[in-house]
Amino acid sequence: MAEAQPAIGADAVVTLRRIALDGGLAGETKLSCSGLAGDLDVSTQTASRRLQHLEEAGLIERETVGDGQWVSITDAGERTLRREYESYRRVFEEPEVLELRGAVTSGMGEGRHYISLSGYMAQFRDRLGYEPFPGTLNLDLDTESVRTRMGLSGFEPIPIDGWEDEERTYGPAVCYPASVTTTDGDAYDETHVIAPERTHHDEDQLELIAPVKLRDELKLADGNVLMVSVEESG
Amino acid sequence: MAEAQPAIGADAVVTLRRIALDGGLAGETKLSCSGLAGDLDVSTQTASRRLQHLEEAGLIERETVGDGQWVSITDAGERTLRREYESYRRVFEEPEVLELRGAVTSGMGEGRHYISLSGYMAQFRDRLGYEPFPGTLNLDLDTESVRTRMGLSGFEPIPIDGWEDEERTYGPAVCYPASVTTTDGDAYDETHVIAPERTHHDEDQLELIAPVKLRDELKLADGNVLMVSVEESG
DNA sequence: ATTACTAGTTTACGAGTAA
DNA sequence: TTTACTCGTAAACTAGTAA
Repeated sequence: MAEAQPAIGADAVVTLRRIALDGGLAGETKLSCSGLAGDLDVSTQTASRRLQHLEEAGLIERETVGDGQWVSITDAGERTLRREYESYRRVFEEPEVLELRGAVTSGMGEGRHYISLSGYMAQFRDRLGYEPFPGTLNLDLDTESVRTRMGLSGFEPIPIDGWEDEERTYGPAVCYPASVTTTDGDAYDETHVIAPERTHHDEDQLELIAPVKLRDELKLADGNVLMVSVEESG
Repeated sequence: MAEAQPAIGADAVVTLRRIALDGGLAGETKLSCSGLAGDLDVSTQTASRRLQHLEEAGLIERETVGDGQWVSITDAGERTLRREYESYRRVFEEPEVLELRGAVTSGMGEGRHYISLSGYMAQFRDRLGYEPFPGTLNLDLDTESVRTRMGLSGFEPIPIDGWEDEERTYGPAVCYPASVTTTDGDAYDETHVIAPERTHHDEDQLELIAPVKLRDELKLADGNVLMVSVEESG
């Protein structure tokens, strides 16, 4: 689940990248199997087969002509390449946005109680700009995201102060602006990650609040995978 | 020749990237074959074998312990990943440096004559800051670099004016600061790409000038591959 | 729980060739 | 010259098992 839906082999992606480097992203580019084969260091037969497979997978479109073929990369192909690129970016670059991935889970329903407390709700209205739906959407982060999440410590949080009433004290919390996207491409942008101020930041659970009930808004069921893009606030 | 020396398969690189995402670049990271297998969507046996191959190729170091193994990525492994990353950067990002690759060729020796003409030489001294060795180092660019080279049109060149004497006119030229690196890792930084001002910019030949004879300085022979990093001047 | 070996199967490959 | 087929081989995979 951590690796995005490949459905195609690594060799196919390498071939696709090669086409992109030859100009297949900008539009059609003229290729020959032998030239491609030379670049990829494989036989012309393999180059031919690779192109066929990419076409069958809907990652390229092409038109063969007498002395070669015109190849262009489809939107799906570009998305495939961009996923690869983002993956390497995560390896080498310090991100200004953190991309987390997790599966919707029922959580323990305790979020609803705390969110709706007036001591918190007033701060949400002031500092987040909306009154959140009285409940949190909980995600089970995958192992990579648990690690990525640690990068949150480098972000400037929106503080939510703790307070106390006659019976007990309520601890401070932090929020980070975020947007979420489903695997179907549906998105909701005005959400916040919320977490206790003092957390080990090694959690595999992520809690989200939003002005609407995300579970209904995005038609989510337990187990649905959600991408969460956490931005630097400010 | 266009694709860098892989020597390892695309699947191996994907596995290496997965280890990097799990923290194998920063230092040792704790892995298990089953966890890795889940991330890569392959069997645990394949994960085990992939790790063996990466170790044999010198791209990772590891120590197996009772409940898994500690894996770290070697310098060679990091270089491999960075090459992949740069490759995707070339696909998606507008580069501020152009990376060209070509093989040393004898050229036609006409460079020597023009370079040493006083009308040009004075401008080199003023605008490049040195008196170039009276000759050019000529490279045969590979097909990818021929395309990349077109990006030079987006760069601000150092202009070299044309002039005329009693016999004929000498055309204007443009220079771009560059540094060169051999496949052995030897480098020379104070060089310039030089080209006629009016060029089709679709050339497969690249001419370099430098204060020294690069062919001797870098112990170059015809056919040796040279990386040329062309920077935005200014 | 691990890692990794052996065995059997599937997949990918290059050579040769046709269109 | 191209692209892409068939065919025999080589490589990579999964399943089962041992340590």
